[in-house]
Amino acid sequence: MGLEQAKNYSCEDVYGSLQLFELQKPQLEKLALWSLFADLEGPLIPVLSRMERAGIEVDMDLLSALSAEFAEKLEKLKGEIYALAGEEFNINSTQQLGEILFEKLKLPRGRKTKTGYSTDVKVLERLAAQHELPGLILAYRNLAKLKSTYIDKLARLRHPDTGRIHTSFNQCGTATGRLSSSNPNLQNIPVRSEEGQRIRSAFVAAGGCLLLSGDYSQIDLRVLAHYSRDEALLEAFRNGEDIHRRTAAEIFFVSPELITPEMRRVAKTINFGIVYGMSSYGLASQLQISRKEAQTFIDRYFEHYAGVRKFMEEIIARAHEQGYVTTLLGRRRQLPEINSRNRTKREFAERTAINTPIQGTAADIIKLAMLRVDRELREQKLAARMILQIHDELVLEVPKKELDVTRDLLQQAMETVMELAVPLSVNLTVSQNLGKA
DNA sequence: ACAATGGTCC
DNA sequence: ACTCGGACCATTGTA
Repeated sequence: MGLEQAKNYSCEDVYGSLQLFELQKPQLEKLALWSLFADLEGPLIPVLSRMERAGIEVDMDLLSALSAEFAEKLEKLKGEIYALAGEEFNINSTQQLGEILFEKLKLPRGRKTKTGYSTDVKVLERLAAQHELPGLILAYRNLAKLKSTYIDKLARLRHPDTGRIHTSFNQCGTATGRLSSSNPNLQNIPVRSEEGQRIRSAFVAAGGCLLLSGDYSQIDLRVLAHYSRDEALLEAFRNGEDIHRRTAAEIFFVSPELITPEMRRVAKTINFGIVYGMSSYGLASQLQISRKEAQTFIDRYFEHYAGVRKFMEEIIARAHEQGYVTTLLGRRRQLPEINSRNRTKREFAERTAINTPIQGTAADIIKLAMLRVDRELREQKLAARMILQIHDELVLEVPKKELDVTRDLLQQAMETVMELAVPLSVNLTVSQNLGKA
């Protein structure tokens, strides 16, 4: 492209942006959204831009080795699957898989989908007790997913000049105010499985640097405590308690020391479910218990955290009146179906009315923290730089010499950026790579 | 090109 | 019949 063309093109972009600005400023002011833009979202733009351009280093040798290893294991699994099925078929096709499992092998069919048999992980796990094949399918899917979505995709997106991976952070794509990440999505890099951890290990710090990450502890539930001013929730966080353990103690009527891992797991599911506006039905299917048992847990939860119930009722009532909900910084989400006569639609909107102020406020908080971290890093002339945001977590690439000062800076910035009715708590991790070990 | 299904993260 | 909030992406199979 010639200079003349480049000039016209870029000036048109600038002019168009200015016109949009002048059009939208009064609209934002009318909705009391101007300061959200002027003080948060606007200033965040250059921060995100710097993060995108910084990118993150990936150990391509490790990634290639993983790719080869996974390919080999997949070939082997494929052979075993064909042998067990008695024929070759496309394992990736849910349709063909369903025919093998439920027609040829006559395994008991579970749920069905719009188009046929469901073959999702829940169904296959149940079937695994009766036949060898479903377990192999699960193993195959696990590896195939990691290989295609993460390993091979990352290799293709490595920038030829920087040798690093440069995601795109979308600032205005979500309904709640969260960021999203694409090409590649670096906000859903595997973390739970062991193979996932090996992929994470390929995300490494640059030479002479370490990765420093700070993640908010239970930010959603702390925001809920702030909104609801529920006494028990406030007390738990002010005392630095393990909130899932505390919830377990309350719903099982057992003292906290006697909580088993299983009881804690149930309580954790409930705590998450609460934030999502979960029903007894949802909890039952999640925990594989009866609806009645689920309802008992929920009843006990609200008995203990009575302020939470009140908050939920009030936020739903307000959503019905106003037709929208807002976050602590005034971010706003319209809920056009909140007064729908269709029960399913209306109830969905009601769950959204509960979840959005919580998730959205958490997003407000970490965005504010990003502004502060970026500003302080530059003010203090540090070479450390923010490279990732994963909803409740910030990842920095830090020269080893700057580690001590940056550690304090990050924790301080994240914990004090907003004052809630409960303290914000941040856990720091320093590592050579994003993996666990 | 698009819907359906399935799966990864917070 | 309902199935818990917010995202992105791969693959199959049909259009």
